[in-house]
Amino acid sequence: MNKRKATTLKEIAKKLDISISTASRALNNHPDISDATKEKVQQLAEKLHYSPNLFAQGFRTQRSHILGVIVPNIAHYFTSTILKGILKEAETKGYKVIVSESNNNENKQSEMLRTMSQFGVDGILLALSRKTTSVDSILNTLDTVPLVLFDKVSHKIPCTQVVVDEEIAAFNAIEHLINTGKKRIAIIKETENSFNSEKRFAGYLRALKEHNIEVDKKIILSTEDVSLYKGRMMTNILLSLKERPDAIFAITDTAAIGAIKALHKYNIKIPEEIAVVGFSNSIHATIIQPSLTTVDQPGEKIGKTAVMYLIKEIESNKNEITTKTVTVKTHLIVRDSSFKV
Amino acid sequence: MNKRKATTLKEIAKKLDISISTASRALNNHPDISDATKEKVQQLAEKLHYSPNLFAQGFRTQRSHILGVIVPNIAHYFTSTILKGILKEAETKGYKVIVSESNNNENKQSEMLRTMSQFGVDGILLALSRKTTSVDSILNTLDTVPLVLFDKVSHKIPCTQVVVDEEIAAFNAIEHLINTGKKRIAIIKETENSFNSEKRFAGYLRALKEHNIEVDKKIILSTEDVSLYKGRMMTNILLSLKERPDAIFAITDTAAIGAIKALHKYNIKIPEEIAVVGFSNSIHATIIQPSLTTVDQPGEKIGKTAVMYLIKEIESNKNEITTKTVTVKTHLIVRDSSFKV
DNA sequence: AAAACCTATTCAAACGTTTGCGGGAATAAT
DNA sequence: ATTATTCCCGCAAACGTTTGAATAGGTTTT
Repeated sequence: MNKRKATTLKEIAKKLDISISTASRALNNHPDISDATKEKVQQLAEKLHYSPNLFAQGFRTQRSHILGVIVPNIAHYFTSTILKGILKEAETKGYKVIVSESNNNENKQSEMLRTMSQFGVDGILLALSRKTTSVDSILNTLDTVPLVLFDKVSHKIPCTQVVVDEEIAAFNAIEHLINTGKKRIAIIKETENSFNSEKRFAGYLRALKEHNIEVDKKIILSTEDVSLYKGRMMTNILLSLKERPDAIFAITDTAAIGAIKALHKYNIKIPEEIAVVGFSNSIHATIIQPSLTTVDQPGEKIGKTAVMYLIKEIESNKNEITTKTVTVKTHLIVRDSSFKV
Repeated sequence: MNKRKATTLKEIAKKLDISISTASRALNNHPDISDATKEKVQQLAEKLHYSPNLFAQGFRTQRSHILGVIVPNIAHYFTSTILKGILKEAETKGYKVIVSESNNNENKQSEMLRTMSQFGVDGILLALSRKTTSVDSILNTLDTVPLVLFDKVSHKIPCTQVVVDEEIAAFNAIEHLINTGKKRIAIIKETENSFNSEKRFAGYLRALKEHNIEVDKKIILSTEDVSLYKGRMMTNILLSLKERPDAIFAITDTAAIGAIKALHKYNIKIPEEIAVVGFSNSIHATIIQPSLTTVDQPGEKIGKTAVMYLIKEIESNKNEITTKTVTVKTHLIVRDSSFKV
């Protein structure tokens, strides 16, 4: 690599026998510059493949045109879908995106927030790591650089948050089960302080209430991590009950798939005996047999809107923190695990 | 956000009544500086949460400590696994990573290479977009900035490349099938100029040859995109043959799953009647029934080694292009679709 | 004809860091 | 005592860009 040095403003200025400042202003379309010289400069710049030295520019303006993204796990399908949306929108708005994984480690998350802000990103997009207990570091970076939360959020942090209509989604899912004649609907959820899980649980409760179905705590199961394995274990528990449920709503697709596997083992007919509904519309949903009814979350849209709000906040350089929750709509995808045609 | 300005070298220097340059050198552990002052400076820097202005630094040194990554599709599981490795290794080496998606669009890929190099990344990691025909733009950026290819590579580009032992992996997969008694092994592969597919095909051929099995072109099927749908279609074709195969090797897990679905439809016993082997060890492999025998590609390791080589190239600022192919080992994971215990 | 006002341009400073060079003080060699 | 050497440190330039202020020339207003 011969690192042929890039053309600079100075060279352009010299060739056209004008000052560096006019060259700069001409390229930035400054009103003070005559159309004639603007034309000249822009043409020469084009010809010499001029592109501003991003460091000099960023150094001068303190704007990097870089967005930082921190997610718990990049290999999670839904997350990568969001990332897709983020990348796309950022690109069209002229921003680059640097991404980091917190691996659900709160300390690492704090560390990353710090290094990103001192790195000079213009804004940060953050999906909270599981069990983020101390929001101090986040509040800290919040008064250094604009930040918007998405997917995994917390109302303890005053900033704009982009989420999915978890409660309504869960409500619709449960109502769908009720409409297919199910009356005893179990739920596999996360333990307490998962924002998403609690919202979905609320939707579950509301649906039961509106349809006058009494809640039975025996079929409300909680677990630390809603994995495939835990999905199996939980349904094993459900199957051991005297009164088995006739449907299972798992807070997560992987848990739902675990449930299906457990039901398979006991040769229980899905959905006739027990229906299963998941949440996320993961890629597995159509792989598993029977195909899984689940809630589709528009990942790309989430990413896109998160970027939109972040950039809006960046470019209106008001120093006030806007705290606003944007909700993106989901929709239920009915497949064989809950209703066969 | 009050944008409380960061502490600068000047402030540290003033407080300690030394010059800016000594402060700088003290922090960079320059031999000219006495241990005493180094100590002083570093302590104060720590106390004031000093962190160098990355722009000024990058501006001065023309080093950004940013790596650029371009992949066809970030939501592809294997890709995101590689990314994981990249992020991890880059972080430990003190680099940030900006990522872009080419969406398998060659023009976009070129565009991204250009903007990344003019953006000032220190190096680029690239997984070629499908059907990259013109390598000109790549050769162009290659003499501006160090570049290493991974996963989707091309020998037309003189640079270090990190790949998987595709040929051996395929060979082992086929040999495994032969060892289980299969004699008529079909392959579902990609059409021509996919580097990966051709390598795997070569392994297939070699395995047959070494075991004195004649190749039958009727059971060698090619397709443009090895999707689930195409996997189904191809196996439908295979099932319509007078002489059906007794095993199917699909170049890709998704196609293998398509094959399994097709076999299910015709109630063909897997693996007794027809065995199936895939490639990639996607997350689906254990979801599908029967679980899929497949080749595990160590994504994280690929990402990690790619970063290692790239950084090595960056930091030894020899201006020569090193062209070297690093091969990462895979291993076959035998599951129910090829061999039941 | 002087004053006021545009218009198009240039000057020069500034952003924070790194680094070649020079120099003073202390120590060692002659 | 003089010279050479070593050890620390400061000076000042430089990187490329943006931008407030100044300026020159030209036009309009009084």
